[in-house]
Amino acid sequence: MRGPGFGWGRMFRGWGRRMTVPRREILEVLTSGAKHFSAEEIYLEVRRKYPGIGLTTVYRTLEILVQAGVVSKFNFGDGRARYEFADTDKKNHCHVICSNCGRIIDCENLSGEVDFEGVIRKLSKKLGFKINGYHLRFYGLCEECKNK
Amino acid sequence: MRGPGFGWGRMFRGWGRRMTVPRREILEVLTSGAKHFSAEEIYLEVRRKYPGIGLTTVYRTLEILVQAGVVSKFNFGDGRARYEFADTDKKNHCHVICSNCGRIIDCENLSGEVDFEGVIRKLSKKLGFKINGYHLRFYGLCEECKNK
DNA sequence: ATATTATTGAAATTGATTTTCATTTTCGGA
DNA sequence: TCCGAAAATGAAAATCAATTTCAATAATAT
Repeated sequence: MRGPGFGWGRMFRGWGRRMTVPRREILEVLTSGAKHFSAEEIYLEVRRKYPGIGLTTVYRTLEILVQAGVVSKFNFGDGRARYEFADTDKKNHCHVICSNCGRIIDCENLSGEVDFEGVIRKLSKKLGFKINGYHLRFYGLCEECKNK
Repeated sequence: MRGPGFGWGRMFRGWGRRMTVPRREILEVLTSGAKHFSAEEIYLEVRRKYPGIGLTTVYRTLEILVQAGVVSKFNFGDGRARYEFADTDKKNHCHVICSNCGRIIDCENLSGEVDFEGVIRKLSKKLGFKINGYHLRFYGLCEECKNK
């Protein structure tokens, strides 16, 4: 798991980009357990340790990281994008979203019960796509909301 | 399949709402094969037959229909919402999205190869959620884009 | 240490969507 | 059939997440 001290510099320079303090701080937040944070939430979190950061920089950095596949971006329908570190250990986990309060919960990787690879092979052949990823999400009411 | 002539009036009055020409025209477009249309695309299509329609009305009507479960709303990450008629025959079909050009294709209902109900029961029990829906989407390159 | 240039922060701008408000339309009741 | 209450409309105004612009700053190769 990449965390504090990881060679982010090498990663950026590998992309032909520079390592900067804002970028490092953003990655710190992303790898410190932040889940499904909006850009603004990430900004607010980073700002606590690095007050000079700009929201624009957060957006730009996130976009770079998404393009590079280091961060995953989700749209759950509430008007703002959600980001999370694309942790290899948790690759292809799914989400459960409460339709009422908007809470988002990670659930385990379902590869054990669903043959995604098989489905992907079938669809690829049938539709002519080269599929390289998938996303499964469930909607419903969370424990709190369903008891209201 | 609900289409031209269906008793939309009864449906709306059942919700305590009124049947209006704009609402009927929007439903006409939605039930005429329109897939993954944005609000603006629906507006442009409706306008061809009913030039006085307003974009605002399209948004409002779509929201009413989404809340009622008659229309499904998707966010595929391109900044605008997509809508489609929630056809019972096609319930829970999945989507395949081209990461390059943005093309969205319906794929068949995968209930035959994936035990969604079983997964839902397991997650419901484990997370305390009352899950009532799911959405599976695949990302990759479409036939055209992968050959570039 | 210096020069080049990538990157930054914040103001300005954009675009999808929502709110506001005067006007129009719907439809139940007489 | 007509009327009135109020739902619904269309378009201008407003909102908000995100992007662009630009002067200033920071990174880093030499």
